[in-house]
Amino acid sequence: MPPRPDLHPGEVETIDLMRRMQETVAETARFEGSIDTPIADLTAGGVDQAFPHAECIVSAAVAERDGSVLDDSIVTQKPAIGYVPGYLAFREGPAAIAAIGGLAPTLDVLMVDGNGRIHPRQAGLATHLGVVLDIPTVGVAKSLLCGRPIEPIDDLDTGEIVPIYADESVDTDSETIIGYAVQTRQYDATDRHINPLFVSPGHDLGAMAAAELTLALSDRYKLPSPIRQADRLATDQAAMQRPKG
DNA sequence: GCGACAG
DNA sequence: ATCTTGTCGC
Repeated sequence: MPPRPDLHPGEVETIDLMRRMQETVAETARFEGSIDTPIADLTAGGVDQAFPHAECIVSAAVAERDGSVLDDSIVTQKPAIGYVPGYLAFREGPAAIAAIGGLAPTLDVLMVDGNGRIHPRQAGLATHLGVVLDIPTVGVAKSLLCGRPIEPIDDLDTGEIVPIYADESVDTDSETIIGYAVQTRQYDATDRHINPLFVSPGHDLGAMAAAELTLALSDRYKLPSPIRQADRLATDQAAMQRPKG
């Protein structure tokens, strides 16, 4: 399907209009399929945001291939709205789209810091970006916004995944697997634990493909490399733009 | 009304 | 997200 500039998250006036746009985004999104390109040949993007202060948002995007950065892009904008749970795309989306637009390579897939299908209307930031840009996207969140793990996720081993089912707060059938808790890294035998990531399909791929890709792109760190690189760029840039140090 | 709530 | 010290593990 084609890109949908008409669903760009910028300049949407009210929460009610945002909610309606998300419903269209969810209807347009495709939560199935997989990435066929071998991991070594895959051009994977990552995008993340940081905030020097309340009136400024920094978005960084990177393109990676087989572990090395091909290109990066950083933009600074003013957020259109404050943080509202469930409407992150309207706060961080415009800056993210601008940053991704600054990348020269064509992305085979984009890893996003936030949810995809794990969202009340199945239209998280990753889904919104995927539909607007028409590229496969994966949502990677550090905490669970909605849905329910089918079993405890307290101390999973590296590589383990646990299905996340829709709950009453999600606009789909309760038996639908909307994502996975993914343990990309774990301490061996100790009293210390690392929490899993909450991975969901953004667009043009299924939940299992999203989880497998996240594991494949995560080596020695908790976050998949493209997101980790983007996070580092955004955080550093925000620190430089911040008053004081 | 109260608590929950991606970043 | 950002504000912050120490602490644990590899």
